[in-house]
Amino acid sequence: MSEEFTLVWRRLADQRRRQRPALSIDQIVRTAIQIADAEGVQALTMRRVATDLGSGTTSLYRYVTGKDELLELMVDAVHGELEVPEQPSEDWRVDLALIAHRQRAMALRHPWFATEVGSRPPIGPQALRWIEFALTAAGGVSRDITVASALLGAVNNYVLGAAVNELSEQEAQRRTGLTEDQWRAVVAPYIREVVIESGDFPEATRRIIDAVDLNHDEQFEIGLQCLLDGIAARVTGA
Amino acid sequence: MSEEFTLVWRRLADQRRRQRPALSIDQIVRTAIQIADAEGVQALTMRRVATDLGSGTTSLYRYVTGKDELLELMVDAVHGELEVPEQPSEDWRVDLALIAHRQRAMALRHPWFATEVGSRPPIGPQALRWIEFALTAAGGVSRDITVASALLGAVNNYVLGAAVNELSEQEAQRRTGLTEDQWRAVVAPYIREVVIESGDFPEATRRIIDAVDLNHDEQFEIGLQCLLDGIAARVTGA
DNA sequence: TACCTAGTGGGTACATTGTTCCCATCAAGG
DNA sequence: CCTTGATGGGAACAATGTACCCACTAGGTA
Repeated sequence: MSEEFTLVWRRLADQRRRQRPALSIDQIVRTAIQIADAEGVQALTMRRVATDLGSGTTSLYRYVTGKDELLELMVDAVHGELEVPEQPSEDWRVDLALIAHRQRAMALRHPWFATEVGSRPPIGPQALRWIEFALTAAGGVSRDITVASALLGAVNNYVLGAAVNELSEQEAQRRTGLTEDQWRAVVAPYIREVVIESGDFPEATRRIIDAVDLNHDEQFEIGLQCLLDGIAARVTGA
Repeated sequence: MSEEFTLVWRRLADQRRRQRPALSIDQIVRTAIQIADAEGVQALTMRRVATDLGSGTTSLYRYVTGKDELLELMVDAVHGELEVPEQPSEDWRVDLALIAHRQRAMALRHPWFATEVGSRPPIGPQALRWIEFALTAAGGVSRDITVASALLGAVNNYVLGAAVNELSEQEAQRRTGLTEDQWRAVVAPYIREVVIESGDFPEATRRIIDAVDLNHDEQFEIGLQCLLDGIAARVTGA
């Protein structure tokens, strides 16, 4: 693999037209995304994709070199859902918030995305399209592209981490095959005993008992506003 | 699985003493972590763990219900590396920074952690130990535990996302079996042609050509300080 | 028109994995 | 000494990714 390795995106470009193709890469990627969204990456098998497309399993290998490449294409494809405004507003803060919210929504729509992007740097055409817009928006923060890029990266980090954390419980349920109720019925007593009743974790106990339970949206918004505040301070200050 | 499902942590507790056990859960988990650290999760197979331990493959199932549970134990085990100070300092900002840095260092030491935690909420004993400290430190930010917890969560999001993003390139190399040099030799020309020479992505081009290349540490620090600034503003303001 | 060639679909088969089943072994208690 | 239950681990199976191979077909060529 190390010798003749080429990026998918290269091969997509000089893809000669095929004679009466029965499938298309787009179709395959779309089907794969549907499966992974609905049933988790663990349910994403080549046979399954083929079955859903009504084709033979190994026919897929005419379009995609393997499952790995399929996942790479999926990661880029969902970037295509990120709608890019014609131009950034005049308020960088509004723009960065919009970027954060759209990225988060996308990551939550595709629960496999946040983990899969962890080994697939998004450099496909759709990702580039989005990055270009994000950098344009970040240009409103600072004319210094180094600063702008670093701060955009910070927002990106926050959004991705928030998605990973938010999804972890849901994905744990999927992995174990438990419903949300069953999950709670297993975890709650454990937490009560080990955390609360043991007395070993007073702060965690306080957190569980006294804290208002913010939903994920509120929680996300608080952190995001903090980060944007910090960015604002750094920019106006310098 | 849905009927007789119990958390690992339960079973760890009422683990009856075994007669002349040849292995131990700790030993198995440690070995698994070593393999995953050195060669990636893809190299982590039950047979491999057994081989490294000089035992039969299926003997592992006397200690662990399956690979999934092993990964759960691994995720908790690495939390054990997070050294907890006897008590938080008087400066919450120092404490949160320390938390962020230690968590990041741990995530980078174990490249599989950030993605695996995405489907395994850390509720094991080692994770609880760390969370307790983190909440104590966050108590310095605000007496309101709801606020403190939300802001700590923001830091946590940022750190995790930073790790995922930072590791993505390295993990891509591992997945493709390319060295760092080979990887660059493949990606660089692609970026040059598609991003720079195409003229389609002026901001991205500016980013690549004009921006000073910050290393990951610097990049992390900038975002972290922004976030802490934002937290500080929110707390003193309110 | 007849034929050739390269691209295409897809079945078969194999290696690798997680995991279940089963049996031999062995420590400890009666 | 014998019984019992726990333990190590081999054999075997199901699921999966994928290489290999063959049949078929469209479109150009003689």
